[in-house]
Amino acid sequence: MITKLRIFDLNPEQQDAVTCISGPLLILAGAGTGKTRVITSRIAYLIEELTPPEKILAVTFTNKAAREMKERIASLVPPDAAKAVTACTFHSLCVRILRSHAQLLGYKKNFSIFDDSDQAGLLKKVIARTAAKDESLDHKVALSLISKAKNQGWNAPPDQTTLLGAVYQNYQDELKLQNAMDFDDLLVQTVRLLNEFPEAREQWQNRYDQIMVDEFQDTNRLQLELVSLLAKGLNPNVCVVGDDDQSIYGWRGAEISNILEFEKHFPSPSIFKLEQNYRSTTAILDAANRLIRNNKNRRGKRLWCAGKEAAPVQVMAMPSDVEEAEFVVSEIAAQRESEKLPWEHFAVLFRMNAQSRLLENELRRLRIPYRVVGGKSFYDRREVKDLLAYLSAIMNPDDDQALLRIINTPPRGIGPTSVELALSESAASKCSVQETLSKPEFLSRCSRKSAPNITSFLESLQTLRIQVSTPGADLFTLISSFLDTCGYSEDLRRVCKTEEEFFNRESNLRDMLGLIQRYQQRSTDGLQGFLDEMNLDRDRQEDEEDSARGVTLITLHAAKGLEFPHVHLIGAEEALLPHSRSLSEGTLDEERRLFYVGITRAMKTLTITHCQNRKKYGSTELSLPSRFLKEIEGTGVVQSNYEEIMNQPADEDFMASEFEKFRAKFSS
DNA sequence: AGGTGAGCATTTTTT
DNA sequence: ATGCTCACCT
Repeated sequence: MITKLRIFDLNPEQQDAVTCISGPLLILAGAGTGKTRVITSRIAYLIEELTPPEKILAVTFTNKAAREMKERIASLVPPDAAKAVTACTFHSLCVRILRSHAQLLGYKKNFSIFDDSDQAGLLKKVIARTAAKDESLDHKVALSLISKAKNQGWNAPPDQTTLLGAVYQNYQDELKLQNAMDFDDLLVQTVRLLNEFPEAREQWQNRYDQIMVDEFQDTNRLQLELVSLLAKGLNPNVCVVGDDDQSIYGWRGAEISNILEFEKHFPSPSIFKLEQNYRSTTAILDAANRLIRNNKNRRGKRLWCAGKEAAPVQVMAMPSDVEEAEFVVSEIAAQRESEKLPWEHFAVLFRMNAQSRLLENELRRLRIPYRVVGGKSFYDRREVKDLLAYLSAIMNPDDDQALLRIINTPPRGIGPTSVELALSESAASKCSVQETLSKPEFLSRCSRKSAPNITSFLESLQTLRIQVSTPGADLFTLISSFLDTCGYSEDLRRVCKTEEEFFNRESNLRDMLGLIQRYQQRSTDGLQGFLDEMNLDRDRQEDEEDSARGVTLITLHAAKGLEFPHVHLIGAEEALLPHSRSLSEGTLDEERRLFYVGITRAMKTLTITHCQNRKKYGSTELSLPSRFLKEIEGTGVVQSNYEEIMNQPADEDFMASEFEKFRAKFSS
């Protein structure tokens, strides 16, 4: 009954989408049209229409989206029903599937998951081993090629005679030897499992009656295939939600054709368009509509909103990037002062991370709080990685990468000579490094000095392994005392240059242990479960904290899905937006969509700036206004020039006078 | 084992 | 301008 009331709140198109519950369904949800609301309402509706909640699967891309979805479902349906719904990311869905059937693929079910740096480390090693003297291969290039190949669905290298092919093959073999998968493997192997093993496929097809996919325009080939494999019958209940106009991840494998040609993959679907926007003003939406209609391949949508009185979109020409930063920051300061707004209402959007620098300087100068979204992650910090490596080496003795990371951290007299020997022996005997190290024949072969060190190192790992595996063990205490006794904490202090650095790193470790403790309280999956979550959900902390307050500085990509009352979009110049690289790569449409995403983030006001001069890689270069600025021209968009405004008498233009005041106020 | 300097590239990012 | 990698040096 609760749901019936909620459905009454939806607009007619939303209602149509929510109540269409059988057969393939494509919901084209424009920016700010209440997409999440439709998805969650639909889940509530399904439950009300007697779909068992455990038969509902909702897949997202990010953990954040999955979490938000769970929360919103919980607010619509009874707690036990909400809990029974599966709302997770593609990758965590794959981990679930793989943990249940890994043996079929020749992996043990406690396989470990390699993150980017594990992957890079292994690949470097493999390249060094595989390449002949006169050959070389950049590991980053290899990484992206291998990833691309995997996402094309190639299980094995197409051509092993090339260096890349050989590296791919060896890399894959080595992963398997280490009982590990990289992020791409999670998808590749799941698809392989479901393709090759009918009983596994049937089991998982029967697991869900209703499948929903969020941000469908971002799915790649494999993700589409996974959805197809999980879909049951000829007329499967697959509901995908997305917006072709917001497809901005083509460069990392997203196939916009998945949504453009949805009918090809799921015949005769119901299709609904959500075009009523609840976020922005008419001026902003008109600009966005004018821009995006220049793209050829699209479903076609026109955003509109129930007439709100609208401030025009400002397009401002700036002499250089320095003034741009000054102007943007002082305008934000002025606006928040005159309208008494919190800093959180403001965001500055840009194409490249490097552009945040000048803004940060300016914000710091004026003591304005800000946060930069997408900096270095907590989990990239060395001490955090070390701790995770210790835990992984304990839980998965086959994880060579983890073991190698911590084998001599802190220094315990196991040098590169011993490691090298262990590596070659383990490769020869096809067993893990940890196992190799424990073999008497190995110990007798390595140096007299390191042998006892190795033995005692393995023993200490073994002791901790037994301790943490004891049901009800207090992981927090066990692990922190382990770090002390093995000398890690001491080493950390030694390595740090300043007391402050040590304090930071140590508190990172404490935070990490705190996470373990909290995990233990809410889950029964033990340390293995914790490691899975860490590997798949590295940003949990930052999301949870969300305490960072202030003006948001964010890239256009990272801004997708967010909204801010007042947005400044900076650097709307040729070669930057569209990026020069995209011109040579022929991805102008995607740049246009990126601009579109930026525009549609704004709720009340939007100011777009472009500079004549911009400092790039050291030297100043002349820039032209972005071609997209021509495309948004029309009613509700006003162009102005910073220098002209500044030269006008104060009463001529309200903006200019206000701006001057605040400029004077803040620069004194 | 660890530190230093030359050389080099430099869009966007999740899991 | 800057930061990162790799090679070479102490």
